[in-house]
Amino acid sequence: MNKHQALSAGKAESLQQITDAAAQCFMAKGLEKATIDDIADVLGATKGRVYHHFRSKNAIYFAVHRQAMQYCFDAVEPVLKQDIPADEKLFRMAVAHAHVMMDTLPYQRSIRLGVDIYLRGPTTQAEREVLTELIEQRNGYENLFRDVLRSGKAAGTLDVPNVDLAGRAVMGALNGLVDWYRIRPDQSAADRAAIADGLAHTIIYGIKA
Amino acid sequence: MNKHQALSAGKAESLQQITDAAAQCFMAKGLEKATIDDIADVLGATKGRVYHHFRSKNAIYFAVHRQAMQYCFDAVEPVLKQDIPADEKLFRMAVAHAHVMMDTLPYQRSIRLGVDIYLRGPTTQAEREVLTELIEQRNGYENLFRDVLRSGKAAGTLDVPNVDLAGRAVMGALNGLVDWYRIRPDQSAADRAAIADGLAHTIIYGIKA
DNA sequence: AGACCAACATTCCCGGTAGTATGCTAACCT
DNA sequence: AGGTTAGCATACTACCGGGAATGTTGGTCT
Repeated sequence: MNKHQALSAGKAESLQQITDAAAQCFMAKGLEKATIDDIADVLGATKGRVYHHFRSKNAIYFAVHRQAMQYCFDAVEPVLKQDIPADEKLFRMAVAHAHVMMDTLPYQRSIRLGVDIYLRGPTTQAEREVLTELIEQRNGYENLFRDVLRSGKAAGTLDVPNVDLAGRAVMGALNGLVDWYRIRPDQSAADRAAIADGLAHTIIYGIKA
Repeated sequence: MNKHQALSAGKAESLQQITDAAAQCFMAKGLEKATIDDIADVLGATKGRVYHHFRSKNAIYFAVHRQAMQYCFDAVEPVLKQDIPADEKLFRMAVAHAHVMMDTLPYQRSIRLGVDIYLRGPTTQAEREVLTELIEQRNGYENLFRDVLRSGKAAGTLDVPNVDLAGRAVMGALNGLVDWYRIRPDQSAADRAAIADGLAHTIIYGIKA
């Protein structure tokens, strides 16, 4: 057993509390307007705690980004391993992705706020490397969808003239969730399932009668 | 003829130059990281010129936002007036919207950067009112699409169980353009047309074989 | 031709924020 | 038991950007 972790939460847990709070603040105020003090306030703590665990504000954002991607992978990869036709697989992946968007909303919104902003800023060399790592991670994730599109095209179950473009459309429709979805106390798991299924259906089958 | 406008560009033109530069900076650096000096630099001028025309940075953003919405309305409304079936109308509206996204990219990207950020900030009462006006403008625009979805549903040419959800999916797939589309010097009008048509086709007809 | 004003440029100030340096305390080790 | 260190809090600094005050210039009107 490590130090200081009998009563006081443990290191990994404390870290996640910080990223949770950060994701919340980023969603509420945007990347720049959210201050370290804001994050600390949510925790009922001060900057000291935050800077004890993270070198810089960018480092916090990177941690949030990485965690957000991890949530996505964890949700979609089980579907990938299923031995089902590509069209059905894509449908289930879309549903799973939509659920993750809603379940981890603060994290997923945070993703959209940064990325390209940090391409220009006076980021250090180390930060730039981490950033490219995050971009590659995201490309890898979207490639999971493109691969399924390709195999469905090859099998003849999917009609995809342009895989890249179709992939963009699919991801766009799904990721758009974080722009308009709002967490409401009166909504049930069934409501979220209806949203996820409805979105996936619209994407796969279109809206033409 | 007004003053000072024989050789030196004219007021309206000077205004548009500023919003153009602002949209460029917002796209490149984000809303907060883009400074007034950045905007002035793009113009080859100084803050004086900018602050002569705009009260605050927010005012600039509002002007950019309004102009961006205007571009959208101008592109889509002609299609709305056409006397064609709802499914075909929606297709053409989607194509028109996609073209506007690409043609006025800096403006459209700027839209995504702000909105909710300014919901919390220490904006004045006047600014808050302008903001709600912009939001209503955007809702009105998206309602154009929802209306067509509804009439297509009524006519039986569109299969839309949930109009709101389908509208979200359509707008999400189209607006996603501003996240991944990059202006390249070697791309022709035909390339952009292929993107617009391909996106619209995917949305209306889906990807199921 | 001289007053006048729009359209800028220059200069300065002040609030706010990322980051740092240091202080404090309670757990663990030996 | 006292030294050590993790895990914070407190106090402080340096800097940067928004916005305002003020200066400058060139065209216009009478």
